[in-house]
Amino acid sequence: MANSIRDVASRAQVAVGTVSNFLNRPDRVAEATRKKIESAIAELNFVPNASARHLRSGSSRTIGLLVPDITNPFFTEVARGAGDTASENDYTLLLCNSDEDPKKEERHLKVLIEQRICGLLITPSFEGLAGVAELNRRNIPTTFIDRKAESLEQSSVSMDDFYGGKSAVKYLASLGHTSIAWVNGPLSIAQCASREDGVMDSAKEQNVKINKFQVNQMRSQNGYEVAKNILESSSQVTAIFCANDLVALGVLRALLENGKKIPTDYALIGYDDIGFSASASIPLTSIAQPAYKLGALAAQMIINEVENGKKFKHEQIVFKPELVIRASTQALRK
Amino acid sequence: MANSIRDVASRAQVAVGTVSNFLNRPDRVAEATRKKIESAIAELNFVPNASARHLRSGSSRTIGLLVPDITNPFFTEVARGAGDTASENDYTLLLCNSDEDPKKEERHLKVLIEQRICGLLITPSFEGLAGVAELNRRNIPTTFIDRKAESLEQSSVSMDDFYGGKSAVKYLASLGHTSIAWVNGPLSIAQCASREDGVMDSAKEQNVKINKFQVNQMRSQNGYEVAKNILESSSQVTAIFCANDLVALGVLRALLENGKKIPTDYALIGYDDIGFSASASIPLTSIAQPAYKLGALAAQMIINEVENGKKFKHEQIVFKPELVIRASTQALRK
DNA sequence: CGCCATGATTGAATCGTTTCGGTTTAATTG
DNA sequence: CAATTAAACCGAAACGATTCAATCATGGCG
Repeated sequence: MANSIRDVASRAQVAVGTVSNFLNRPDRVAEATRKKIESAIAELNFVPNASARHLRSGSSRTIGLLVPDITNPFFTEVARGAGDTASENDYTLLLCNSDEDPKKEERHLKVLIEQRICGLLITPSFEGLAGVAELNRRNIPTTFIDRKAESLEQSSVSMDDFYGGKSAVKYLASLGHTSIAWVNGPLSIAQCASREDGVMDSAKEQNVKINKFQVNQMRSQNGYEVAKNILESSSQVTAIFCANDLVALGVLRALLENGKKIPTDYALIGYDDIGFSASASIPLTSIAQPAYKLGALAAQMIINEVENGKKFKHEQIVFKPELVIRASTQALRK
Repeated sequence: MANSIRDVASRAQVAVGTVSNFLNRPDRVAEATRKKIESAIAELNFVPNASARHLRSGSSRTIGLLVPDITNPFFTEVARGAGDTASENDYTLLLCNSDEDPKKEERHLKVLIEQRICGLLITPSFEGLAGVAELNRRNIPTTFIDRKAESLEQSSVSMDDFYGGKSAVKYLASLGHTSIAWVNGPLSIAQCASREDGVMDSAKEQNVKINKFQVNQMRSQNGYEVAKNILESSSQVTAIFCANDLVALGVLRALLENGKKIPTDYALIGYDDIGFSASASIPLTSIAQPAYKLGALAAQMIINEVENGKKFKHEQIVFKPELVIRASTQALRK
């Protein structure tokens, strides 16, 4: 049932080496033999064994993708982009989800090394750098996604979070808002920290007041809970900017439950522009990040690096996020 | 850099076979040699090569999971469940997303065969059965997810869609609704067909009237669009039941935009109970499906089948979905 | 017609493991 | 103390592909 290249060779009456050539450098085999081999393969239903291939050739054509939370639509899109690109280039994508658990991350990294992946795509968490060092020691090319590499020896595809934070506040200011609630995640997450820097920078420029709120995890439920604090806070906030859409959706629900009107009572902005934001009960204004493109480009870059070896030039690509205006924001009525 | 079992052996002063035993049947090697090997492995930073392992042993410890739409939170959860279970049992999960495109599905199946997966988890689409037949011919165990296997030679883990459709209508009837809009996806999808059967069956029992609506794809946008038809239809529908949550969320948005109140003007029920439903602006009543469990159990079953070979008994497991009541439904006010 | 260059084909060696029959060592027994 | 047995260990062969030096055909050219 499991046919080998040898079976094909003997059926087509050629040497195994020729079959291998047919598979890998078809131009080197003559038309006639090509035909013979083709039909032998078809008759035997032969499919090459990737493991044997990899073992002998030394290159695995498998790239690993390690994400912290596959449940977050942002990463789902990243994975889709990376998967499609890998597939188009005849690479296999091995998707691992660490659920933000360092133990799981460790285990996945081990598996990826066992599989001898030729490259790794990873969104490093704060603690996740130990495992990456291990990969480095083994000379496995690694590309960061959504986090800028600090070394020039390392590629990354990330977003300009400072710019994103800044442009949201700038936009709100242009609508006339002067007191804004800023709901951020843990500052230990690089993205959160940068967005906050952008927020504060713009606040100074535009002369608006920022009320900071914190959330431990960036999920909907956390937004729902923190909304109470915003409502109870004495300040007369007129706009709310959340560090991601999940949190914003949670805030939105809490506000509506409390009889608030969006965007009249509060303007609301999220971040990521996940699919659900456009179809929320009140479509959410958001800072869009091209997640699919991030994944696709990162995959393309790691493939280039794998294939071009030493002469590959590492790049740190930074995209600018884009403000997408929807129904959850409008000019402040005096 | 890439150390082999041979390097370990020579450094620990033992034979390669002994190192292999250490790796696979540690009980067979004496305490003293075990220690030597352990430290050799640590010093060399040795990690076994999965490809070589697989090639020689013949069994790959890789299971494939082919889903039609990884963007749908239902499948994301399935994948998470399957991935965790695989991981716990030292299997590797190869996740493939076909985006409901037969071409992509075909290509993924090819890759999975090249990888010589030891088992496949799949949610077969209407057309996707050709590829599965190919897997069968190669004696690769296959387990269906969210679709009952028609053959007793095949395992499956699925949901009782008839029951789900039925219980939603029954519940709405108990609230006093007698005219219900039923928004279904394509009947060519088995799940949709069964749910509709359940709906109609219950309608007859409870003596309520069903207005059928159709949607081509089961995404939020489609729900948003079909809502207009519901509003324009002459009948005095008081409740709306959608074949999945994404569609229901789209309907919800359209209704709110048109000034309708939920649940007073319309009661609304979805299906799947994805995470976003609980945190929608108006939390959605839904028919919950244990997606994570589905994936986890399917993975466990295929692992059992792989490991127990012939003496494995195929099972068709069917879960009953569960009604989860939230704010989007309430008793009809006369 | 012989010589060469070129292109096509061959097949043995190899990748890093597991497997398994054979050998060594140590302990037990009569 | 020789014989027996069991536990550890050894190491060559094999898994299915790729590689590459060597060989074979073919045709062009002087």
